[in-house]
Amino acid sequence: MNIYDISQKSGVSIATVSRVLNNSKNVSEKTRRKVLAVMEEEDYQPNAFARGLMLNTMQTIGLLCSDSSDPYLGRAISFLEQGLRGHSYDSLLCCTGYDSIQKEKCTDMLLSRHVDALIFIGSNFIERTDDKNAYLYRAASQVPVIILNGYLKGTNIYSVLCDDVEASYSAARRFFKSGFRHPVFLSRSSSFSGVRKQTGFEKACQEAGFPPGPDQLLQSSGPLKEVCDMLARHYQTAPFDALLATDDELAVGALKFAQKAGLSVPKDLAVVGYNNSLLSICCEPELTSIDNRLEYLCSTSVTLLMNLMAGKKVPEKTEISAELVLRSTTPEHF
Amino acid sequence: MNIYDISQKSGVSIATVSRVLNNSKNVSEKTRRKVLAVMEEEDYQPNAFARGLMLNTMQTIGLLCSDSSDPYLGRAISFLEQGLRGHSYDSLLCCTGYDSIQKEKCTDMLLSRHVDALIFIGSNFIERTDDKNAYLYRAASQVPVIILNGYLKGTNIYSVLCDDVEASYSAARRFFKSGFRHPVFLSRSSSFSGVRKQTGFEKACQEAGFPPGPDQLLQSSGPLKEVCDMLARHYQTAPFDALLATDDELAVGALKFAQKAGLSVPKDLAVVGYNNSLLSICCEPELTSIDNRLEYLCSTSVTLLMNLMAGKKVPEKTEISAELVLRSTTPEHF
DNA sequence: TTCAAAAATGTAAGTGCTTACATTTATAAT
DNA sequence: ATTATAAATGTAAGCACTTACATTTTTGAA
Repeated sequence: MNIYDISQKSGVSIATVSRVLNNSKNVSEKTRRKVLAVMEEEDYQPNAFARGLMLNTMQTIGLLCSDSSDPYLGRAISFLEQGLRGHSYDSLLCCTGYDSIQKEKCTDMLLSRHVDALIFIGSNFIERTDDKNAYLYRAASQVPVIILNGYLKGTNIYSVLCDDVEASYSAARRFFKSGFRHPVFLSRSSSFSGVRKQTGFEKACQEAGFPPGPDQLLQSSGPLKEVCDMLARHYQTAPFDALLATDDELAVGALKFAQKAGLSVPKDLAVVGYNNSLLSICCEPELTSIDNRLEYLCSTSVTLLMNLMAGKKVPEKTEISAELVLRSTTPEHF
Repeated sequence: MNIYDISQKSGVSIATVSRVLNNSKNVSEKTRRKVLAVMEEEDYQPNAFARGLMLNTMQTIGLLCSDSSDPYLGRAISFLEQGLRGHSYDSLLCCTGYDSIQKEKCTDMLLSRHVDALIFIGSNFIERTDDKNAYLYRAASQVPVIILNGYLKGTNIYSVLCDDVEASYSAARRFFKSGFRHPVFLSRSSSFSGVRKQTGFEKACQEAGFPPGPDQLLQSSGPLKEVCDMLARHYQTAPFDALLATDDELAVGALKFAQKAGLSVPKDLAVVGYNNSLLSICCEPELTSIDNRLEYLCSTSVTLLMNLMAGKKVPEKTEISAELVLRSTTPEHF
């Protein structure tokens, strides 16, 4: 069943059918109704390929994330996908993994499908060396590019991110205000957002007169047990009394460590997580966590993209402030 | 840059270029290399639309899930997406939400894009009344349909699911073997897989001589706190000593309840969760959980789909056995 | 060397749609 | 009634590919 069949059955030319399909105004109300009726009757669906071939668009946005099994990214996908559909855009998803070759391949795949724009979800699409980001620049030369939680300078690249520097800074400051003197920063690896979080942490330490050395900047990306063990080893040589983690899972690792070491939380060890995920209310004690307002981040991205594609001018960088959600791993009046 | 340009630059006809593009065998090695070289040089990407128009396929599988922010579904998406890409299929994702109209709309959208097959992720795509499943039958009349974690009889519908009946049965039996006499079953709502899990649970109770009444079959779909409160209320009137939950989050709710009620886990209350998710090792004590081997479920689905599309005969229903992962919420020798 | 069969290549007709341009029909001002 | 103008419709040429069929070239046995 194609446009020609419809035109036959409704006794008009295919051009008129096409016009009805595209809500063109040069169609009389009478014929429009007639054609629409035939379409309804025949359960006609226009061929998306033929359409895309002419219009060079298929109302599709390419979504890239490293791994949707990361709950944070899974949530982002859901928010974005629903938001886009609200504007009648569909989304083509790629879980690239963490390999930079795959990131590039997926980008090319999406571009070869003529997506109308690309949204890179997560800071780990930004590599530290700028030449490795060539694929992002290349993509941006073809379609608008949005980076969620990462900032990259470049034409046609737009960033929507959480003010992680400020959020970490503020959390670390509270440590000092509450009397903790030996806070540590625990991150997974130095990703773009990891670095920003660290910057805020360091700034607060500096201001409080405790400039952080390497002993205060810990890393572990392994499973929970490994995080736990690493902290235990570290605690032997350089004890700490507060910990800011770059995600809730790491923070839970710290909680596990505290329990094994017999430390009382938050008295002996205050812990602040990041993302305010489901984990933060499932662990024991419940975790104080920085909420970077993912849903708002996503809806902002969608709005920005729509404006962008409508030809409006939009800011290159949109920063959103986070929110600290207090629970039981920080003192009463934190 | 199109196929015509390439044919010009390499001094052959567009048919030959197309043959190279499609790995047709009737091309001499010499010309193939020449054409490939030109393509490389010009950074040529074939137009996916034109291709789809002719071939009526775009090497794309439609993926539907109710919500990728559910970690379980997020993981499934990731596994499937990667698996499919391994066979050079891309995936078009729809997070439908839980509304049945949206499920249908998304299905139609994917079909109008001529996806080569559909994978419905999760049992909640199967409604209890069969007429509400019409959209699934309709989809199956156009492309192969795979349902993950759900079974629906119908031509061109293939199911890949975990043997939840057996898994729940086995877990509940262990309760009795370990001396628990008042187990309860906690589920979110009576979804397809929820019902199966319940069936297994009931069977074990029956066999042990404790046929379960409504007091043993609890439901709560709200947030953690609500689950916790519901259990507390229930415990007043009908105390229980073991609990099987249909997912880890619910199980964590039970743990929270136990803690508040001063019950010792697993002595006073044994708890078994489902999905063996990250939660199960983050909570305290760590959760014994049924692992339904999602990764295997997904890879099986992908293989099945590839065989199916290659014209091979595949079973209508593939059942995979689950695995109980023992941790600290069940007795030593469970 | 010849010639039939096989392999390589080319020609041209689709695929289902959009749209510039041409043509017909309706509208309304003279 | 007669036009000029606007609105509605139709015609046909793309869009970037694939592929059946036709043609040319290569291969190797007689």
